[in-house]
Amino acid sequence: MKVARPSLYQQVASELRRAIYSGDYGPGAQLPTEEELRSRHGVSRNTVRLAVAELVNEGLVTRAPRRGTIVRERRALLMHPQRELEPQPTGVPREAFAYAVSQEGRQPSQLIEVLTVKPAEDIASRLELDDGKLAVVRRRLRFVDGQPYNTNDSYFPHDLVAESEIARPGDIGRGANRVLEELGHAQIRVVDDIWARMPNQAEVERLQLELGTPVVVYVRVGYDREDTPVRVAVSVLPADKHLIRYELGSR
Amino acid sequence: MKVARPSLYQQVASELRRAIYSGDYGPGAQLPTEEELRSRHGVSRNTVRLAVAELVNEGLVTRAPRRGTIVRERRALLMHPQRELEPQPTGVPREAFAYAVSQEGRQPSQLIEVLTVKPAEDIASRLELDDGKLAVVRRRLRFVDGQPYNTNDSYFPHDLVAESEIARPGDIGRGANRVLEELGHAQIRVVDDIWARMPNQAEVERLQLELGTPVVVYVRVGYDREDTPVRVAVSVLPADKHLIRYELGSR
DNA sequence: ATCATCCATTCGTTGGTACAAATCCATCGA
DNA sequence: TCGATGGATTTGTACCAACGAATGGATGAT
Repeated sequence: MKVARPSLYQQVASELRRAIYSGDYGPGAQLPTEEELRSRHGVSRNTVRLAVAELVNEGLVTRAPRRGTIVRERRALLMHPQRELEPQPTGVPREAFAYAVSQEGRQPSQLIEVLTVKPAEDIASRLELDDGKLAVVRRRLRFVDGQPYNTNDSYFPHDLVAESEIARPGDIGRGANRVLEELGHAQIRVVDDIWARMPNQAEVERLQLELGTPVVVYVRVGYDREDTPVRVAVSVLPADKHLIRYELGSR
Repeated sequence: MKVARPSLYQQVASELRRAIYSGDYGPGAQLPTEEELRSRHGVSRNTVRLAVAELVNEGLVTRAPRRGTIVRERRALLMHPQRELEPQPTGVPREAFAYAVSQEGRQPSQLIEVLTVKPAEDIASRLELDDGKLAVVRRRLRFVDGQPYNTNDSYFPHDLVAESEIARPGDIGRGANRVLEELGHAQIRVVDDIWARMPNQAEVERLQLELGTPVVVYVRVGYDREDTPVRVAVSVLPADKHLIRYELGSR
């Protein structure tokens, strides 16, 4: 059996990884500078940078000029997707995201953009829209304590919501689901699809993602009593900030 | 407002990204060689490699000597976590993963390792194990059509399963959940936690992951009628091969 | 005391070179 | 016909050099 000699940069990367996982460098700690690592391992600066690039891609560290290479820390916000189907707590009815965030003592806010569009193929098919039919989309960029947190684009059949509050710009304090109810199309069943991938350029900018942060894509299709899709919500969740929880079965 | 000039390698990366997304290079297609890109954009090979490295980290392409840079294709296998709680289809009772895979006309297989261990802190706390209590873990590496597909490590309280089939090596054709039932500790409620991150080195090797592939971590804690945790299952799912689906609400 | 400025440090980008490793494919030999 | 061999191509690793950009912290001015 041939044992491949790991390349130099792999060796350096392994050593750094070990040091981080073993706690030699805790969250917030600065790794040795590139120059330091270069002389310590007796390799070129390029090789050091290759090694550190690995850790960046793994989401372990961040780099910035003069600040150095810093070990990241992460803390996730819990999401309970199924609670949106349950009756809201008594008192002020509240949109689900805002409610969850304020529960944790943090400050939610959002930017909303409302458009009428010809939806992309996958959205149209999930909404079961015929050929050229339009959809109203509420594109939201949500913030927690002023930092971009996630995006949520909700698509509704244009025919259904054109005359409602949903098609008009601005916040809907009580949540779009409440409006759907009032229109006689309450969601009584949902299908959630969850997967993950690396973000594209636009997402990196919009969500101010650091390198090495995957995103979880979370698509919820809501159906009314006639089993007609009335809402397709596409959320893009930076993986280091979100934990999705489902509770199934009887209590 | 200052408009930062994107660096050269960013420009090259953007151009390649655009070409891929627009379909100029479909899945399986080979991008121009580094030499070709170098002369076409009038930059150094270093710069070209930096650009392509971005696409690799985004999971868009793979590289190999002589094969070139190839556009990846992905096709996900659908998972229905909640089906494990429903009564199995009539006929041969079957472990959930094997059943789902064979349903798609593909060939499941797995390697199982059964150990009695002192579980890590997070597992112990989910299992609500006191201090030094042990757990039995069934570590599985699962394959589809001979390719590594995902891992599933299931932890059980040692006191509960020590005398059962679960603590013995080898396959349990009917699934561990069935054995728990027979022990009088059927799971009647589960809590699923889902998040994503970049894989660590061990996972890259074990699952033969390509660069730029995040993993979805999927943790299910199962409780019996007394609301005692009886099973903690930790699955690591390569993101490009898995789609998780939940269906909630009334039909 | 407070604020603006400057400098040194550290990572970021880009150029270059050389050789190694992997593998496709054509060619040759049995 | 089929398998072994070897050459050419393409990416992988490693080194060096130079300058750009960002910023923490010291210094100096008000």
